[in-house]
Amino acid sequence: MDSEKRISPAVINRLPRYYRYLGDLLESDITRISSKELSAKMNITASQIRQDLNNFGGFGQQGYGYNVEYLYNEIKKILGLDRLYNMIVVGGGNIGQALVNYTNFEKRGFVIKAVFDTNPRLIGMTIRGIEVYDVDQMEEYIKNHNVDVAILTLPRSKAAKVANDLAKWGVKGMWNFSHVDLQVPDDVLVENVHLTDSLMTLIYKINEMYSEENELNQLANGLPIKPIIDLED
Amino acid sequence: MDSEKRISPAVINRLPRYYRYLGDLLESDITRISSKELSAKMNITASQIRQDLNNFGGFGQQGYGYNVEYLYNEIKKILGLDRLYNMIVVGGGNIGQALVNYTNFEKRGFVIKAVFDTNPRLIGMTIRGIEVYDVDQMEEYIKNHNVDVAILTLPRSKAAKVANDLAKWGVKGMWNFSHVDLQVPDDVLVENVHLTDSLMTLIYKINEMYSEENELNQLANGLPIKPIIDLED
DNA sequence: GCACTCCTGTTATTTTATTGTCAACAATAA
DNA sequence: TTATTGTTGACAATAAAATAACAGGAGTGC
Repeated sequence: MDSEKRISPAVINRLPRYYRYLGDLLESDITRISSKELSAKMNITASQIRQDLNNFGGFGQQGYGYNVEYLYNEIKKILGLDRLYNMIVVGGGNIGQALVNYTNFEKRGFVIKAVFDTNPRLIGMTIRGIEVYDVDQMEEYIKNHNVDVAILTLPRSKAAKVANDLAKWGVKGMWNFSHVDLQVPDDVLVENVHLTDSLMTLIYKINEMYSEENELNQLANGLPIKPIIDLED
Repeated sequence: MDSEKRISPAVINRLPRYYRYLGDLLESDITRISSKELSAKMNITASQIRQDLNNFGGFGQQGYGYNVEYLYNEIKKILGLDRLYNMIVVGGGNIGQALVNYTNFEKRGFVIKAVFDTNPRLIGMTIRGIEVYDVDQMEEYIKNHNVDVAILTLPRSKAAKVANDLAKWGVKGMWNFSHVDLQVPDDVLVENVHLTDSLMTLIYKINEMYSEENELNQLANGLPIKPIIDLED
């Protein structure tokens, strides 16, 4: 008896955005909001807002709308943001350091406890008070501390092995900034932040919008030309 | 006569991933690959691969598959990666600096030309040889240089105004790391990297997977309880 | 060169996601 | 009170995306 119907990934990905907008409303001392008003602010349909929220329960009231503070706190609970999470950074390079220095995570309950690297010049240093350890100490650290999430900010070449080790040692969440898709057991969750991919997508869209000339050429030349493939194998 | 049928966003978002995998194959000296083989590597269906690629033209050959180098270069062209792009970083804080120091972008043709900040201690310095200017100089800089993309790594509070200015001065692409959704004209493209949202999504998924206890509680308590709303307004 | 297999491009089907509609009921105004 | 308006939650209708099916050209082995 699988209790609850599965929530679609599309909805889950929108949740943090609802949470953000509700937080903004709360700061503006707005106590209630209708799906229609929110839809105008967020540029999505009111219908979708109601349907998204109804996946988790009926948080609104007919004729009233949604109470901002109540809904904010409900989404907070849904996202699991009502407790602290311990994180470690694996890879103390540029991005790893930047994330350690980015104090906003801590405000949300995401606490970076340690950094691991192989570079002897980094090991033993502290970044914003957080110590950098040798990766060789990682297994012991994880076994003695509760690590909820590992932030992977290391080179492509090393990411796969590290992810594998982390999974073996019991880390259940990986926030992956390495430019590879990690292969981990089913019970380990990976969220990718592929910066280069994101930038390429932007570039594609820019070119798509500003390419009337090219389109004319393409029309003139007719349909795409079949590839001439070098059959040497 | 709007020449070509629009490509769905889902497909566009997958393109960089295809590009990455083909690049890997190329490095491994693999000259040909079938949609079936690629589907096994990428964990998507062969059918989807064929359909995705066919949005842009028939790159394969029956009985042969796809020529890796040819397809790689075609996707490179589709993504517009066959030329250089000039970028500026607006906001020289942690993340801004990390992105400037991340040399991999340059290898792909994304060149950071300048950094802008308001902090007097940063202005005049160079990061990896790239100068940090006062934001007051930004308008002039943009008018005298070709800036394809602005990377926004500044606080929430300042992002909206800066994005507005950039759009006014003719920047057509914004890679937005600020934790707000920017409101820009239709001809300006924005790609968001909302790190906190991404992390929250990961946390949700971890909790979803590891919450059998909670599910039992929820079953015991029956359906969600209607909100008690404070009607004071 | 012929039979047989491989594998694409394309069309059909299924699944998932989004949007539109409306009955029911709360809030508000008369 | 009573009428009118606003708004949800449920569900129906579309639209979009993913998957499957398949016809037929190209490669392969004999």
